Amino acid sequence: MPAATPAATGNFLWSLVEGDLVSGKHKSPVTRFPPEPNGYLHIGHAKAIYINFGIAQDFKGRCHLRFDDTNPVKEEQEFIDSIQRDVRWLGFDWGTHLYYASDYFEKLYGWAEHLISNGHAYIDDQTAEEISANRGTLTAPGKESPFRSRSVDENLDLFRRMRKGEFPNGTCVLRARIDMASGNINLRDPVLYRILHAHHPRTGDAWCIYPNYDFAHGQSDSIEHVTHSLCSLEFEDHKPLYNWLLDHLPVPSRPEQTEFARLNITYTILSKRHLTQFVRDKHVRGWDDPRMPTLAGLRRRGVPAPALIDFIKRAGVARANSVVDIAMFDACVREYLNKAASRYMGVLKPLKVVIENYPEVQSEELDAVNNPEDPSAGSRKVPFGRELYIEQDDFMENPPKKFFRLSPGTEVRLRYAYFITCREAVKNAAGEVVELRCTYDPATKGGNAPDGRKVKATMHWVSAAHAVNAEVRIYNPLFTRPDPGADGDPVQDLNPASLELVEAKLEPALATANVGETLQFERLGYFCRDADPGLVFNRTVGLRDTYAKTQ
RNA sequence: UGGGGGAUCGUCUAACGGUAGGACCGCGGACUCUGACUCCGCUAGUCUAGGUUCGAAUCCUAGUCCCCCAGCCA
Repeated sequence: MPAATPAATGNFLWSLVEGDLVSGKHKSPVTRFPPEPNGYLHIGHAKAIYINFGIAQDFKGRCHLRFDDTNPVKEEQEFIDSIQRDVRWLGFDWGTHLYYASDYFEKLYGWAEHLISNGHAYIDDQTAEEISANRGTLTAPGKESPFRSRSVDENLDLFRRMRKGEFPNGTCVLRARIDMASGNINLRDPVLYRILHAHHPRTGDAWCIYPNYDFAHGQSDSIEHVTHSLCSLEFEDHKPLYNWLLDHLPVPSRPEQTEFARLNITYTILSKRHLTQFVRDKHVRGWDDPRMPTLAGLRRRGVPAPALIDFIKRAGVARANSVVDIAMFDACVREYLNKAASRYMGVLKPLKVVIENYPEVQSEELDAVNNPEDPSAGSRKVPFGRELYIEQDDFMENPPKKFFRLSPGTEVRLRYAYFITCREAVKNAAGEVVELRCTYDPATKGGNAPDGRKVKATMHWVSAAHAVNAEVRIYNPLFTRPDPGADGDPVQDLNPASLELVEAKLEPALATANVGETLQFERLGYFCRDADPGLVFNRTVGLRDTYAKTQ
């Protein structure tokens, strides 16, 4: 009996593991996260990571990080490195349990000979096209290979010569001898080994034959004594083969595969093939482009790992295919950041304001609260002067009924500063408002009127003389529709306005912001300093804006 | 009339024969030196048709719709 099992989380995988512990089937769970190092991890992987590492954590077991590196033509060291970085960033730790399927190549090779020796596998000389043609269709059975009944000795000899490198790519393959008429196509004599004269990131040129997924995965699980092999739904049809191999090999343990639905999100593509394409064809600026759903991209955008995990939890784990609204993700990010992020003021679309009754040469420093949600965050000084910038959207010459902000003759509060009243809007030749002439009430210093009068709006601002310039990158959804690719190629659904660059004016404290720390620009959203040279901020997510919605 | 899965508010998800609940979205309202946050309220669901049962989202039968599989990818 396990000492203590955590409260049920309400999803079937946790219940499954808990049940196996309670029944005594296992003493503690062993799971694994098994990415192929052929790309960067994305938010879909975060779900698999959360499930596998989360179960290990909650039930006091362990989770292995295992690279499923059985296809050298697609895999690179860069991806091996980035995957480890990203899993750590999410807050998980595999301890000493870092493994590679390639660690088991010798063992797997031996098991392949074992299968051959028992008549359960054979070398097929058919071409890839012939194998495909003879596999049959979804409704028609396949045809047995003419090489299917070779002798054990001949098969063994051929397999050893495959390993020695006597044959070029594609000459022949090792196949399991199962059932060419099976309704499950994975059981129609699946290919187990293929010839690949390719350099492997870890084993180099030691091998020229490589096991495929099916021949590597279950056995690797068994070698590592994995108890629960949790994978996504599309592997469901592989389970009979997974079990067949465990049945026919002298494996050290008996792992059990269970499948869950992978994560889908509106306005998002989570197919490695397409993500690779976006990077390769420069539709984005790299794997860590903040518009990408990669963990590297989300991190660079300023999304905190705990918010990401929270989202994964809220989206839930089930066996039904679903598409989660990206709004739920945004909500998780905002909820976390509202508590955690320090507040600053920055103006994205500056409109000059001159306080006519404020002395030309004067300036002063005003106290501003760093985080109203967190008193321990303290306060800072913000410089104020005669010339300021406010947001263009905060002024309207002819305001509609519910517009609370600045317009000719109205009074508003500049946050932490003074009440100001707009006296005049100065226009250029084109008739555009380029400057506001205002007056301030010195008695309202700090933001409150001694006479108790109220204003309907409080606006952010920066002092023109003290402002620092910054490039702010505003990210919009990468796609124009919630189901990109539904009509074919997702490239045609790419949002041409997914990146907006603005030259912003920021309060001076922001000049020394830390790269990677997400901050709030009051009334605008959350922003994170980029590592690019100069002062560059990425918008993580905007604040909710119920006023904009009424427009 | 190949095999394997799945259907619960608009979207995710809970319920394990006993009051269909939560979150997100949306819509109201209160509060507010962020039109943010917070708080309160509202809207809204068991794929269909039968059956078993005192009682069905849950069990049975028959349908319907959706997803996955025909790589020497994973």
